[in-house]
Amino acid sequence: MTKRPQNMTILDVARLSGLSKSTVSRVLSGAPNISENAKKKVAEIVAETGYQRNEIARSLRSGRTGVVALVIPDIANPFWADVARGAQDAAVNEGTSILIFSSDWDPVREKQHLQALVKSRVDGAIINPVRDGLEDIEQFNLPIVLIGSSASRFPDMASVSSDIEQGVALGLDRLASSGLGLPVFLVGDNERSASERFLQAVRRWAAKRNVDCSGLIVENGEYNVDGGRAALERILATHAVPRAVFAANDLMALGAMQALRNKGLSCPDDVAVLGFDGIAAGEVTTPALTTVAKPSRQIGDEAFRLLMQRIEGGQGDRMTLPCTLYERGTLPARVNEPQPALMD
Amino acid sequence: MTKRPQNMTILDVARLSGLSKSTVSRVLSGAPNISENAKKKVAEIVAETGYQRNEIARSLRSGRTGVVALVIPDIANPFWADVARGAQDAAVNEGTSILIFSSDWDPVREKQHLQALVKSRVDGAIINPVRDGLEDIEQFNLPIVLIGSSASRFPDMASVSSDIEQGVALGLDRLASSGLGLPVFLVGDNERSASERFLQAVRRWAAKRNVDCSGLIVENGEYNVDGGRAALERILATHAVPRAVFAANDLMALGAMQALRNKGLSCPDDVAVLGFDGIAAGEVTTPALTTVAKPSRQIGDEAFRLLMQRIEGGQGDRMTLPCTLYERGTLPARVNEPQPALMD
DNA sequence: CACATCTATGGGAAGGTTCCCAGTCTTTTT
DNA sequence: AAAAAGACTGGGAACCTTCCCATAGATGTG
Repeated sequence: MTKRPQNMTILDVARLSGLSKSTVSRVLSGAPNISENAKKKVAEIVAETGYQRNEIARSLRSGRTGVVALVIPDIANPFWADVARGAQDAAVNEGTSILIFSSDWDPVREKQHLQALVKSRVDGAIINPVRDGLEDIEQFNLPIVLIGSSASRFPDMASVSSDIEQGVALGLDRLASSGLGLPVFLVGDNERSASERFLQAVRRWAAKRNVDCSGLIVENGEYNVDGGRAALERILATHAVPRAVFAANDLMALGAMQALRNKGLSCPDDVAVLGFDGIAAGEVTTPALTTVAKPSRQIGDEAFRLLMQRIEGGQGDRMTLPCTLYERGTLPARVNEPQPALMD
Repeated sequence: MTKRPQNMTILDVARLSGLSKSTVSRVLSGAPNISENAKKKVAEIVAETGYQRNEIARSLRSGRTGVVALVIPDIANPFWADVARGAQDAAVNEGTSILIFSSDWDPVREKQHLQALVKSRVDGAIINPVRDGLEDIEQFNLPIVLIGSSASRFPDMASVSSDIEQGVALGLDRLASSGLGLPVFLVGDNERSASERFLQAVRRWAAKRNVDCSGLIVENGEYNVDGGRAALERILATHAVPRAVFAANDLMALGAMQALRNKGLSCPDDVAVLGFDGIAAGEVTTPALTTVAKPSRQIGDEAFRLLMQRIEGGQGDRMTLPCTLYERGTLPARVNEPQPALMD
């Protein structure tokens, strides 16, 4: 068991191996034009002494830290945890570490995080901006990849997002195939822009399908289970019982299911429920939640790759990933033929 | 809008303010014995130029990075995400950032992470060791706080864990109060030591209550929903239908509920199910999962505090946090008076 | 043979901060 | 009045690496 000497430096390795610090440094960072002998000698000493490069000194000189930041609204939200997991898995292969910041939907806190992140000199950042106007985001001259729906507000920046329009169409087509009309909609408070995009996609779908959507019923709520329950309860109190509910995220959809149960309404027989996210918790309810799934891990994974490209000086473009339908138990069976795919 | 000059250093601030770099440094780090004039002057220049200290250079000289690591099995597991959230919230107030590593229950990957973590010179680490024998953990002379059940294996290290014995007793007493006998047990594969501690707590409870536990039925499974379902299915295939199931974690409990539903057994009427963790997903099932909740956020929070103490040179002791019962719908009503609390 | 090119190495500087020590000036103590 | 203590400031060294430039020998080319 070699003990880890605290104050070993590259100079000690140089001395012990009879080489110069420059050569040792080159061996350690895999530079070309090194003799076999030097490589062997250094490897030997390193194995013997357990020397480890001081990453901080390295960063100071080279300007790179090997750390990237991930700024998301809430790590305790399963969707974001999945995104984080995807990024993490991609990062570990590159020897990069991930600094995670939860902004808790709080613009002030997000701002603090952004500053902390610049201060700690990360190599780049993957950000889901909660603030509707994060105008100064371009001011940080730092490689950044945006994730989530706000990406569209910054057309010049690299981004990875799920295809909301396609996902919404997928969900609405599925509802239509069960012979249900336009559902009522539950959307989150926290991301005004995300909600707008969602509803915009709904209107666009309606236009294409020649469905009248003038009387759209939309209720806002907090982006969690309780928020979804409360939102649907408000609808039930003021409107006729709808045939279907489409929530802009799974947590709210789960809340909607609770609201139905509390009212003694059966799902899917009385009211169908459709979610949007694809979180694991949707599998364990009774019935299990049918939902339009975003490719959460893949978003994290691709965002990380794109970020690495940008850090290495590449351009890094905009990426839109398709959603898929997790067909489970909260929708009645199909009665119609599925509509043929639309051409744009 | 002040632009962020790239190459401003403390020397520039010194020059512009007519002070020496030493004095500027002292002002910036809030050292004592500075004239009001110097403070004002520096504040002025900083405000004017938007100068930010280079944290890397700072770290190199001072040896502290303002970053701590959190090593957990899986960030996508809601329990661990909650722990992370607790630690994160505590950290943000101290101006500390958190580097999150998911080991994915893989000892090899954990080892990699531990090395990465030492290399990146974090100030300390909060670790839930997955390896049963992480013997060399003490070798890192780095402030460490252990979380989770393996803490007991390292009696000399600071740790925060939930009181498994108390939690198990809480659950078993609750089952007893519904007139149910000893349940069958579902435990996870991944953490052998955790499972052992859980079963040990069961036996200890049985001894105190004079309950015969010689014929304990225990099934192992993967630490997730599918694992729990499969484990209970194996029991159902080989034994009489039990009156109650006690899973060592919530995900497996949710799986158990699925297994029951698939068999056409009603919960809680035919079989009661009790979980252990207190994750949010347990609220949305039908019926909602009754469970012994660990104080997950608080664990993260206290672990972070303890770590800060240790980093500042303090001792940092061992902390055990009590579990609470989330009384929901998967247990039948109580029929007996609750047993009086035991004295140890 | 003279010259250019390539390979392998070494030494000094730089990166931006904090820490230590010394020094000045003012205030308190004996 | 002299000495000691305190308040405040400045300069050099240190932290540990990588980067740049110079050098020496080996190899190739006309």
